Amino acid sequence: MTAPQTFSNAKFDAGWSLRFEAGAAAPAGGRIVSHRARAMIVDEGDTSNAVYEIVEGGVMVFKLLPDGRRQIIEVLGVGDVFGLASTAVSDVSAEALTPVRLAMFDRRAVDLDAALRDRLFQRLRAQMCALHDHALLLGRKSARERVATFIMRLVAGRGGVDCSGPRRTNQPGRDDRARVGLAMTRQEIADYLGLTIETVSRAFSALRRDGTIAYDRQDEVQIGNVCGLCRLTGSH
Amino acid sequence: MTAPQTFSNAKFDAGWSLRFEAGAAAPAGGRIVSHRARAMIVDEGDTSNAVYEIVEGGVMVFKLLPDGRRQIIEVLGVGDVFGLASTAVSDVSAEALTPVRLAMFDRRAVDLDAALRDRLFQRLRAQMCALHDHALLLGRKSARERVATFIMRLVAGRGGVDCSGPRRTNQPGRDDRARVGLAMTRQEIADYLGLTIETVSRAFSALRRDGTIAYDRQDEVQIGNVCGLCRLTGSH
DNA sequence: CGCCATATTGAAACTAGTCAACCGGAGTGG
DNA sequence: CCACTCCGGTTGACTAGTTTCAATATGGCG
Repeated sequence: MTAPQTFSNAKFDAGWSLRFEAGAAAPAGGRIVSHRARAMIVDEGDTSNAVYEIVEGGVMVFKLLPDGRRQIIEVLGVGDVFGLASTAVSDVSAEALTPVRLAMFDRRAVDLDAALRDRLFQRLRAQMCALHDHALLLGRKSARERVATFIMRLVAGRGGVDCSGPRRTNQPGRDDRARVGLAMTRQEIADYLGLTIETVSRAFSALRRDGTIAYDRQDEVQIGNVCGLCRLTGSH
Repeated sequence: MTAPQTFSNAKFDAGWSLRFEAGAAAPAGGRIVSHRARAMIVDEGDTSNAVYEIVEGGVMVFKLLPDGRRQIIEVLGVGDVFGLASTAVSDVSAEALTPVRLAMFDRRAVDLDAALRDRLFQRLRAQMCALHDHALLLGRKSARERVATFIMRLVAGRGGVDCSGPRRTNQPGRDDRARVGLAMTRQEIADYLGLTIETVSRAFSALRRDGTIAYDRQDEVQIGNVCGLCRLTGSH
C-alpha cells in the first residue's frame, strides 16, 4: 500500500488539504502512541478519556450497525483530531488507515490547557465542515458522483472554492493531470461512500473505460483532466 | 404547524434532547435576533463573521447542489450553535424551522470570551456526534429505518444508550406510548433523510398501516409502542 | 365555496444491491 | 520451481428498493 502524497479531505469546498506525512511544525505535546495500519485505536462504546491528535499517518473513524453494516464517517490526516465525543463514552470507532503516530491527551488536560483547547476547537470546526460535505454526498449524490468526488478530494488544492484551476501553460487545456494514491481498499471506499464494493468497482471501471482516469495498480489513479473529473462530482 | 414539546436529535445514541422552547437557564449574551418560520438566516457562500446560538426555536442547516438537490445536514434546537465554519465564508445555509430567537456573536468575540468559547466547543462536540449518527443513517439505512429513526429522535429520552426503557407499570407491556410533533414538512423530512418526498410519504403510510404509528394531522404522530418502533430503526 | 399547498397513491423506470463466477497477484508449501 | 491457496478486485445476471412521473386526495385559508 503506497502512502499517497496528500489526501485533500476536510471541507472539500474550502479545499483544505489533509496530509499523511508528519508536518514540519512540531506537534502537540501529549503522549505519543503508534499503531500499525488497520490497528484498532478506539472502539465504539469504549469508556476512555483520551483525545487524539494525528501527528503522522491517517485514521478512519466509523460506526457499525448491529447487523454489521459499517459507515466510515471521516478519513483523517495530520492535524485532525478524534475522541472528542461530549461524553466519556466514544460514539465511534477509530482504526489506523496507515501506520500512524498520535498525540494522546487526557480530557482533563483539554480543560486546563487553553492553547490545546483552541487548537482542537479550530480543527473541530474544520472537520465539521468536512462532515457537512460528506452528508451532502451520502444523502444526495449518485454512485458515479460519489466516486468522482472521492478521487477529486485526493487531488491537493483542486476542486475547492479556492481551486487553483488548471495550471496556465503555453498549451491551453494541457497539463491538467494528476496522480493520486488511494490508500484505502475498495471495501473501505465503499463503506466511506455509502455504497457496496461492487458498485465502487464498477464506477472505477466506468471512469477508466471512458478515459477519465487510468490505473495499473488499483490503488494509484492517474487523472488526465482534473477539471473534467471535477465536473462529474455534481458539485460544480 | 404545532411546535413539538421536545425534539431529541443531537447524538441519537447518547439520547440528548433538543428543545424548541426557551430554556429556563438565562441564555448567552450576544445580540438577540429573531426570524419567522422558514426565514433564511445564512446563505451558503455568505461572508459573515457571525456565530449563532439558538435561544428559542429550531433551525435547519442545509447545503445545495448546483442542480437544486438539497441536503438538510442538521436540525438544531435550543442551545445548538451554527455559523462556526473555520473560514469567514459559510459552508452551509441556515433557515428557521420555527419562529426562532438567536443570540448572535461576532467571531472575534469568541476569541476573547473564554466562557463563550467553552460553551460553543462543548456544544460543537455534541453536534459532531449527531452528525456521525446522521452519516450512518444516510450511508447505510433503508428508507423505513430512516423514517423510524427520525420519529424515534422526536421521542424525548428514548432510543439512546441511556434509554429509560418503557416505564415500568402494573401492566407489563403497556404504557409505552408517545406523541410527537413533526414540525417539518414531508419535503423537509425527505431532504433531511436523503430520500424523496414520495418515499417518505410511503414509509409513513406503511408504518401507519402496520399499526406502528397513528396520526390524524400529518404533523403529529402517536406511537403505540415506542420499543417496537425503536426496533425498526436498525440501530437496536 | 373553491383554490393552492402539501401529501398520498399508483405504475413504470432505473439505480444500486445481491449473488455468483472469475481474475490475478502475493504468499506458501510440496 | 511450480502448483495451490487466499484475498482483493472485477464482471455478469438478476433482484430489490427507491426514484420518477402522473394522477388523485386533503387541508388550510381567502
